[in-house]
Amino acid sequence: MLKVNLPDGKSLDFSHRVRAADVAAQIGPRLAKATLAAEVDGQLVGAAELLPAEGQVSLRLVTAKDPEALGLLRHSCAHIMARAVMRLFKGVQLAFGPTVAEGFYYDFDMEHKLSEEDFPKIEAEMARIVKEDEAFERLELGRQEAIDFLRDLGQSLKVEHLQEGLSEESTVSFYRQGEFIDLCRGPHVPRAGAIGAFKLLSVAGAYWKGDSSRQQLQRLYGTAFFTKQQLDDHLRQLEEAKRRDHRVIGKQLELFFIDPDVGSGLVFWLPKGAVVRHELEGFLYGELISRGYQPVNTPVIGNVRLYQTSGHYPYYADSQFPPLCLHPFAGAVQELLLERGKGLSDDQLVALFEKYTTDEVPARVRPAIPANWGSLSTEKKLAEIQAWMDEQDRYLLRPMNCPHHVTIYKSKPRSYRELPLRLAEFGTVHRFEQSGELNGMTRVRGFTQDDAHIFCTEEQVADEFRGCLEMTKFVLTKLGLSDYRVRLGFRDPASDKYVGSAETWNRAEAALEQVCRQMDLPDLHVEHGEAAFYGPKADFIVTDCIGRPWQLGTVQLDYNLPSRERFNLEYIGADNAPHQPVMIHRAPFGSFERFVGMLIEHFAGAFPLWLAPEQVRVMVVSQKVEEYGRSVERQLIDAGFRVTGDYRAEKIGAKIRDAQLGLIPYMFVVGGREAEEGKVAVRDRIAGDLGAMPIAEAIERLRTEVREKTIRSK
RNA sequence: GCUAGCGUAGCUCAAUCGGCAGAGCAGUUGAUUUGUAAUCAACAGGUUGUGGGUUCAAGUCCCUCCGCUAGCUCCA
Repeated sequence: MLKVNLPDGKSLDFSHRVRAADVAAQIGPRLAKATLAAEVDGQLVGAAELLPAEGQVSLRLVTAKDPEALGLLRHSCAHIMARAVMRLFKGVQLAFGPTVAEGFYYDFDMEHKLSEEDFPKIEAEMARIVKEDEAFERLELGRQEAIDFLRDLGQSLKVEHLQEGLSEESTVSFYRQGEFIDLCRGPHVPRAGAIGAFKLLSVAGAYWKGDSSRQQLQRLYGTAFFTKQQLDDHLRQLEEAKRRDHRVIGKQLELFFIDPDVGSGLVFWLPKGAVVRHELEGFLYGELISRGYQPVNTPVIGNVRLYQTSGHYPYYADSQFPPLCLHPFAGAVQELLLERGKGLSDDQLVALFEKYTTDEVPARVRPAIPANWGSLSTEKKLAEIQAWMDEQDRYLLRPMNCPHHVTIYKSKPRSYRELPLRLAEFGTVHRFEQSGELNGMTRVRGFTQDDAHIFCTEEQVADEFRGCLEMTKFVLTKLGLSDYRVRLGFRDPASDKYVGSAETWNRAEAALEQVCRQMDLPDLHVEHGEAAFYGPKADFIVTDCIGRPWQLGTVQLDYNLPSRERFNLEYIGADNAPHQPVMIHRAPFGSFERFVGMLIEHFAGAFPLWLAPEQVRVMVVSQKVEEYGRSVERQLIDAGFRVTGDYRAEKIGAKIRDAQLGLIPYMFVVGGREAEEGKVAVRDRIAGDLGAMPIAEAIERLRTEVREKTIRSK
């Protein structure tokens, strides 16, 4: 006897073994048809799975209307795609085929190199499978049984996964559909026919189990929906995202460019892009001052020793531009030391170094070695090489601003009366990002952070941290980015990449979490393994107007850099004894490059008036009124607007079209009538013709809009 | 860095099977003097990313390097 409690409070009793589908059938035939799965005591199970024989369960039927449904559908579609691929190609090894936010993928190991040309073929095969509408059938096997079974099928990746990843499980489930059978947790939709519309999107490489030291598989991406309409909407959304691509708009509107001859990932801000950046800088600068920050400027390179002290070098050696070396051989020796152990043996390293010490090398640049060099062991020689290296002057393009701000802190004794000390700098940093990571302005090798470091006492941490979060909230909201979530990044206790004691980490994480909880931040949640290597952080993940997430601002707590092992920072407390301050790193925008890249896409290039590179275009109806047009332009310039005049011998329609396409917020059209009355005909880019008004009135209208940083969108 | 795809005029793109590198927009010049999203005409614009190879002949086929795109890995 099983008692099934339904969400509406009713319950049904069954004396025989039933499945969710039977429960649905009991309620009504239409519901039975619509039922895809069920949530039983919080667990999602397939509609065809047997429920327990005894006791009671709470059960909610899942239909296409429920949020889980799309995931089920896509997971099933991934199976169907894999089935199609296996039908069309030989020797396909299955890896994983999960759902992702916008669809699903399946990883394959196979001889044939998949390309987009294969998509129509695969899609046709998938359509055939969907049309056949076969059921997904679940079966369970004991672990060893399953391993033997998969071995017989020749699915060695699945065997490996079962042995490595699922070694805890005593039984595992499979899903069968026709000739296709796959190790899978499930559940699935009951039948293939539930899939209303699907499309393959792209193919790319992906490492087996996400490990870059393992083999690379082929990952086929697709998406699926219940209806064709939903799929079309989704594809339209993708088109919209493409239309907003900041790389395309940035080129069209001449905001920025990247010249491969200068270097990939190095951004040139063109005049129009620079305006946007400078306006943002001015906005932030004002906020910094009113919030008690002190702007500073520091060098963009620094001695490597500084970054050795901070711990950034050589921890991030692979993602930094190699240091500039004053000694002609230092760069080469440095490379050798970095290659050590990575295919370069110690003996080889020593042999290569010794080439620099022979008589053939001019004495002036010959590295000094001890007289007894020949009698030294490899180990001793290596120590000597390292010692020689440490003596060399090497300068790193700074990958971070903090060591320089720390240097300012250390430049004189500090008293508790000076704290909190808030040092701010729009600091340019360089990081050697992997070539495959570079992307327009959003992932670059040189960028400027809206950075600041706060040095404070332990007691001030909570207030300062809150102040940082508030400032970030404020500036994002002012830009119309009010849809965001906050991610608390804590350390992954299993990893050894973090510096500092567990005790320090616990203290920092607890302090951070407490402040965030008090602040009522939207969608706050903790993610382990997302911390910086020196401390926990709060990241702002902003959703733009078409729903895409962007990781932007960050506030990070740091008990490490001030520590004895690092920079050994101190201040003299009220008790006349030295104490260690705490550091907070924070950047509300993150970097100007990334932030402006995001803004371009968010606004689709149509910036609000205060940010628009060109705010007003004055255009004359005929060249006969050019003189009046120029006087209007002059008045606008004098009023502080960014304005250009269009005095070409073109028709007014053509001038308007050019300004509309240039996304210029306002057009002031002047002809004979306006010239006579001292007016301008104001045309709003969004609303169109607003009619003629006195120049002073038009200027006041725009001034208000700039002052209030009004955001109007279309 | 890895896998795959792609590099043709400032931009967007065309060029059949390997057979004379082309169009629109932008630009320049001239005409036109215009009232709310494109006036007309002429001109100019190229070492087809780089270096090599195959061929009577290469934008097209092969190799190298560089860059870009998607994804993976990374992200202080």
